[in-house]
Amino acid sequence: MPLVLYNTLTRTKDVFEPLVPGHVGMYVCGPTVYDRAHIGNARPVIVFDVLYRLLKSLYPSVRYVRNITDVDDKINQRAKDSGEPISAITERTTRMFHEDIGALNCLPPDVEPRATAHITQMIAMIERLIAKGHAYAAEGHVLFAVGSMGNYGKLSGRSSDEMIAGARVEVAPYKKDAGDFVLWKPSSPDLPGWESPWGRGRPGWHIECSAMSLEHLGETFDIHGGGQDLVFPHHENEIAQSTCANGAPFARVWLHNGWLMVEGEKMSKSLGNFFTVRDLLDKAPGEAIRLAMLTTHYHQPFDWTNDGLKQAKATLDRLYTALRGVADIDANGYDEAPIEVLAALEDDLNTPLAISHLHELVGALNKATHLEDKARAKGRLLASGHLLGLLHQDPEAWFKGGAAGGPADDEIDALIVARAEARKAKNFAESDRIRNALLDQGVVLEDGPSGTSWKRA
RNA sequence: GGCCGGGUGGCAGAGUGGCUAUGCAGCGGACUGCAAAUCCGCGUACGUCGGUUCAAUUCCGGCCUCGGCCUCCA
Repeated sequence: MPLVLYNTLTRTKDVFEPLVPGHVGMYVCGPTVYDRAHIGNARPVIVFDVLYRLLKSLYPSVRYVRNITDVDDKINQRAKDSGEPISAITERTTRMFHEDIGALNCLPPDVEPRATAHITQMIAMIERLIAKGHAYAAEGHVLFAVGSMGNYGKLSGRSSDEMIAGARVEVAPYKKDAGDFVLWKPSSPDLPGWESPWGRGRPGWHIECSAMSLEHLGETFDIHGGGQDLVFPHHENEIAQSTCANGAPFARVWLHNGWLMVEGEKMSKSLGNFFTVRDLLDKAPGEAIRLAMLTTHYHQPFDWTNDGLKQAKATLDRLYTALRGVADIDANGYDEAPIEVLAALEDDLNTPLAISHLHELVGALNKATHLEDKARAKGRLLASGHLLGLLHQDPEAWFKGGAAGGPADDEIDALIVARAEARKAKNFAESDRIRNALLDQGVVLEDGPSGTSWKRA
């Protein structure tokens, strides 16, 4: 099965072929580090992590670049409000981002470039744009001239006329065209700035991704991803900058994940439905958050609900229950994901369909009676989970790690021994008393053929 | 206003021109001291009105409806 991806540029599902056989380059827009990642920030990170895992399983060499935007007016504003130095804010927020994303079992990218480390490359690119007549300096600013580019607006499917007609903000007087956007702008002494041919200033938003993708992936590369809201203006402008500066095609395939809603409404601070990843990690395992996100196709809007999170947790309980039962069975030699799981992911990253196959695989595992069948089913389930970034934990850790508090592990084990004696003596009143007492403390006992196991609810 | 994407069984959520996923919830059964877990069985749903077709939830058109974007929000 060939890998097929929905390309925003062509508006169709296209068969994916790397530019250089066997090598894939992918750039995904990363966070602006001024605050904790919220749940909406997590979606593209998780989605493209699954794509990264899939690509790694299909091609010998994958280079995944995800930037850190550490120069931005929101960061400046935050520093002004709090009095904290900018570098302290960006470093701390970057660290927290890594922690949160790590808890969602996302692999680190191969390269994580920071915007402030690529100012030289940005300035060089802006100079090339001016030299080629695609940009002009005005009042300390440098602007990209959209009129100089023939097919500006192709990605987002809009014409220059439409954009000018739709402009609802006051057009800065130094702009030749209402659609022109900033490549470089002047900085006052209290703001971050770098010396440039146009005076001390700082980059516009879009130029960093053009400069960093060029530096780490070259002029033309395979995949560029991000949230759907970035299609316009961010990605449109990246295309304009890069193709005009480099004189070469830019990203070949554009992927965009859909917006995130919360309980059917747009997430916003004013509605009180705004969550950070950290907030959720305090009440649910990262793996459940990850699974919940993957139950909807990446291209669709995703509705984050408490119920969905509970279901994801229940699904993982079911999967880990099966794995716990075969913990001592060696699945070596069965480390390939079944064809149907691979086929689902290769069809434009159909994670909901892949997850449905996970359910079928766990059913097969539960029904298997022969050792060989169990080993095969276990291996296939684990390999499938690995592609999705799931089922990486030890089942015991999944069940016993749970919420803090409650009785200690050895306390529980002692009570299980006492209960076993009561059951042996047919003293079921006592055995049920012990089980209910533990249940009240959030510990669930399950009697099986090989003894009693427990988990934290 | 312009552009774009949706409307699937109680819920979540894939998919397909005829064979109608998957999970949760529900019902019945097996197993169990009782539970839990697990297994077996049970649900013909695709916004609306037309069209094309031997056959449409799936293709085409109108309508209703929900959501997103339209200069820096992932």
